Amino acid sequence: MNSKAELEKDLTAEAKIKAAALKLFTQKGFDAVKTREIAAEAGINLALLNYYFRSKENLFELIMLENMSMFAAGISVIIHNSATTLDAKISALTSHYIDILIKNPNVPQFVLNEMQSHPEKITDIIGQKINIFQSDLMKQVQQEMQKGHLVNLSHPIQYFVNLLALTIFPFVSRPLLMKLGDINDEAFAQMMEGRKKMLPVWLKAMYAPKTKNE
Amino acid sequence: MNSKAELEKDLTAEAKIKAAALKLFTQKGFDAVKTREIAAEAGINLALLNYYFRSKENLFELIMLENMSMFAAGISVIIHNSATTLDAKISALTSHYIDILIKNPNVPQFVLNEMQSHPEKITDIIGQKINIFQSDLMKQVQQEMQKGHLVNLSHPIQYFVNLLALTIFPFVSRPLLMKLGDINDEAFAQMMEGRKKMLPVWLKAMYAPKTKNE
DNA sequence: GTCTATAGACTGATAGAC
DNA sequence: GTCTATCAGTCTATAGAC
Repeated sequence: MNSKAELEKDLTAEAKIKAAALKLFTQKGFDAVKTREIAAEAGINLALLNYYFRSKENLFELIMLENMSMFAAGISVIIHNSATTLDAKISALTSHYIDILIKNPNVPQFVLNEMQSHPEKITDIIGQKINIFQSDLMKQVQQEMQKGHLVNLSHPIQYFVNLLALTIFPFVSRPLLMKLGDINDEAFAQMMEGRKKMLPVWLKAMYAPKTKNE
Repeated sequence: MNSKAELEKDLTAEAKIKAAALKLFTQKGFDAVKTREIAAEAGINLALLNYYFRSKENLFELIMLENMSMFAAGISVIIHNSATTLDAKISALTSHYIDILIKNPNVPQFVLNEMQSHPEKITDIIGQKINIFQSDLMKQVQQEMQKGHLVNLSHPIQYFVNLLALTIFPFVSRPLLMKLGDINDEAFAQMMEGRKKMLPVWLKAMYAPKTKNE
């Protein structure tokens, strides 16, 4: 029954709209995307969008929530786990994060941008879903700090900031890096793949006590 | 002649519009800001905006260019200087960058966002103004790499990425950090001030060869 | 469920008075 | 230079046919 043209498009209208909205919202942000554009991208009519989702804002919030959940799900499992070492958590976290980001390179910029325009909304969701301050990850960082195994660190939040910065920032500055380094999407993904190995090494070295006298 | 109400507002209409546009564009991005909103913020009429700047897009590009020039000016001087050491450049660069960013915390997110929607436009400007690859900074990084003084570094661009990430990312994730850490603008600025001292230390430690056998 | 047609509000820009 | 009033186009959302 499926024509060749529909081979890849065997989705309900609702799913097609969500896929189109996800793509466009993450690319351009809420205000830059018009409902007509989403409808066209989904290959359906404008009226159908409102039939399924009542309003543009409603559709947006749904997309945003699903997006954040996808990111939060894997991370939460890793950081709330008392059975793994700090080093193991960092390796798992950076590796997992980069894998998702390579597949969704526009999402970080999208989330950060929404965070700027509607801070309460987004930070609430992240705070609930991740709950970093009550995680085993944070506990272990504090323990290591007390033991003196992590130097040059005034507050555990700095550890967290630097981890996120080194992991996420290359993706939000992707257009610049691709231009300056004169590389394409594939080469960029490869470069990020290479960072997977390096991130735990760098993060450990940043706070490593000097070992001159050993 | 100036009334009390105008005490702080002794600016030409043109300057008031530019100030309002800068504030709103950096806060919300091009599409989210309406011309009527800029006019209201500037305390002038909508028609006057078009009288001075012909169009919204024109006004935007002007603001963007001035913004980028402000950032690029100081940086260019630092990285194109064969008389200073690599360490001195890093200290000057991070310190100078953070000072500007504390005063303009919304600008990085604004620039990154525009970079996403109009990559060619922004990356061209940055590439021209900064020209990182032909800088003395890059030459010195490559020299140090060849001498084996920088380990764990596959390509000099990674050095550059990590430098930018650790410097800029806290500002683009500012709303999240303020929420999670439960801090206000002043405390955030103080936290960034504290990072000024740490950034050169961290960046040096990341690539420092082990010194066990000394 | 899916479409066409259109209502109703908003947007960027301009004409023209002062 | 600065304003009021308004045009022409676009936007989201809905009414109503099938």
